This record gives sequence, C-alpha cells and structure tokens, in this order.
Amino acid sequence: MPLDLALAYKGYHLFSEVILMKRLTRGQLAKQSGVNSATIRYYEKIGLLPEPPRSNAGYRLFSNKSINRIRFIKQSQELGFSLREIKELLDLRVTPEATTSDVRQRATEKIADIGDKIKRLRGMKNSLEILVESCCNEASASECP
Amino acid sequence: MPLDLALAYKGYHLFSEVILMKRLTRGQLAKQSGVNSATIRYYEKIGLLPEPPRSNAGYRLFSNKSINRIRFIKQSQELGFSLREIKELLDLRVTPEATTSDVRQRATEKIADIGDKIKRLRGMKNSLEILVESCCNEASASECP
DNA sequence: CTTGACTCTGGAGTTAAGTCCAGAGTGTAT
DNA sequence: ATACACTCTGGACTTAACTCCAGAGTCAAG
Repeated sequence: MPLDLALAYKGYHLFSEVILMKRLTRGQLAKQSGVNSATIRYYEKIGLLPEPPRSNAGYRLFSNKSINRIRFIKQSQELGFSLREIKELLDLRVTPEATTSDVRQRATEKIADIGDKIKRLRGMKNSLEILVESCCNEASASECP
Repeated sequence: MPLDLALAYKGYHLFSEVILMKRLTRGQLAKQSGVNSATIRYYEKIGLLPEPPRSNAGYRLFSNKSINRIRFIKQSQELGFSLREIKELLDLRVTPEATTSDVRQRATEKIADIGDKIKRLRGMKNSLEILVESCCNEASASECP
C-alpha cells in the first residue's frame, strides 16, 4: 500500500498539531461497513456521502467516520426510511448555525414520526405475541392492526 | 349498482342462516384503503391478496376485510418490511393446523425482529431528542447510531 | 340508447436503490 | 517485468413495487 493511501495529515484544532489518520479506499470502506463498493459511489452521487479527498492517482480516501455513516444509513433503511429521508436526518446535524430553530422544528417532526413507528411496531409485536400465546384455539381472527 | 355487486350471500356458521354482505369493487376498495386500484391487482398477482370472488361480468368482489388487510400491508411497509416479509407475517395467521409449532417458531422470530427495530428506533429518537435539547452548542458531534 | 365512469386483460413504463461492465490506470508481490 | 488485485469513469442492467395503457366489455343515469 502506498504512503498516500495509508496515511494522511490533518491540521488539528488549536495547535497545528499533526496527527496520523487512517484513510480507507472504497473497497476497504465497503468491506468494513458491509455494503457493495459500487453502493458507495452511488451514495456519493446522490449526496448521501460527502465527496472524499483523493489520492494523487484519484483514489477516494475515506475517513473512518464514513463507516458509521454508512452503517447508520443501512440501519435506517431497515427501519423504513428512504434514502431521501435519511439524507434529511443526516443533514439535521450539519446545518448552518443560522437556521437553528428550523432544525429544531424538523428534528421535532422526525421525533414524532419515529414515535409513531415505534407505536405501530409495538402493536404488531403485541398481536404476534397474542398469536403465539393462544396458538391452538382457532386463532386466525383476521386483524393485526 | 347491480344487485350482484351490492350484495352477496354467505352461509353462516351453525344454521345456514343467510346474511347480507357489502361487497366492494376494486375501485371502491382502492379508495377506502388508500391505494391505487392497480396496486390491488398487483397484490393479488403476487399472492398478497387472495383471489376474490367475481360478479357475473367478471368484476372482483372484495369483502371489507380486504380494507384492513391492505392497510396492514401499507403500515408494515412504512415500518420497513418488504412485501415478501409482509406475506410471511400474514400467512402466519392462516396456517394449516398441523404446523402449529412451526408457526409459533416463525412468529417468535418475527417478534424478535420487531423488538430489534423498536430498540433501534428508540436509539434514533433519543439521539434526535438530544440534538433538539442541546441545539445551540456546537452539537454536530458526528454520531447517531 | 347513448354517454361517461367504471372494470377487465396482458403487457409496457416508471422510480428508487442499487449492481455490473468495459476499458484504462495504479499498486504490490514474485 | 509481469501477474494479480484493486481503482477510476460513464453508462447499461437489475429488482421490487408499483403505475399506466389500449382495446374491449359493463353499468346507472338522463
């Protein structure tokens, strides 16, 4: 592995301290976050991943924060959010200072949405638990909602 | 509306009592359950809705139970289940007597899955609540998971 | 007895979310 | 120095889940 893939310098906080930082190629990131490496390009294209810096040869160099970001995306998808919605969720955190109250607004909406989902999932879980408990009687009642 | 669309006879339980039953056309069902009427045909095709009886002219005649079934499907989709998974969930209820313990098994798995989703949603909700509460400090920490 | 709204069918088109491909360049191990 | 694995790009392909279309039949209303 060439130097510029393995390492990168980053100016750090107060002092211009120089620290070592592991950078990942697309394939490495893919493996670590459990997605196809083409998916990463796709996410970049639709703005779900920020454009990463490149090596001299043009290879993408991801920070390990990207691993968490992708995992978050995947988890959220399993919870029924579309990529568009996930983008909105992620953008809540990286917002320009000015619109603080707007963020607060949107976040509060999301919280309500999520609360709703939780409620409905609990309902389903309940129904299934009842199904399991009283399985032998002619329990095919017809509702779940 | 012709008679055979509006009414249907149904042998009932112990006595061969004859009762009145409202039947719905595809369009009516679509409207009442909030989906496109083509979607209903699609669901029928993939086995998510049972084939309904037909009028003399070949029109589908749905019972109002179908309304709940479709609503359930839509809700489950919003909770991140694929149509395939939803079919599995629905099939849990209408299962041949013999495989009771198998159903119990599968239902228990589903319950665990759902419990998992709930947990993750609670995590997200929590993170967002924290975001909302401490919005003014440089709160763009970088995690959500 | 015709008009307008609905239904039927098989099949084609669409959207979101990937996934794959070819042809060219890069990196490392033998 | 060459084989092998990886990366780059733009673009084509795939899958799930719809959604629409054409051409033909059906229905209640005027």
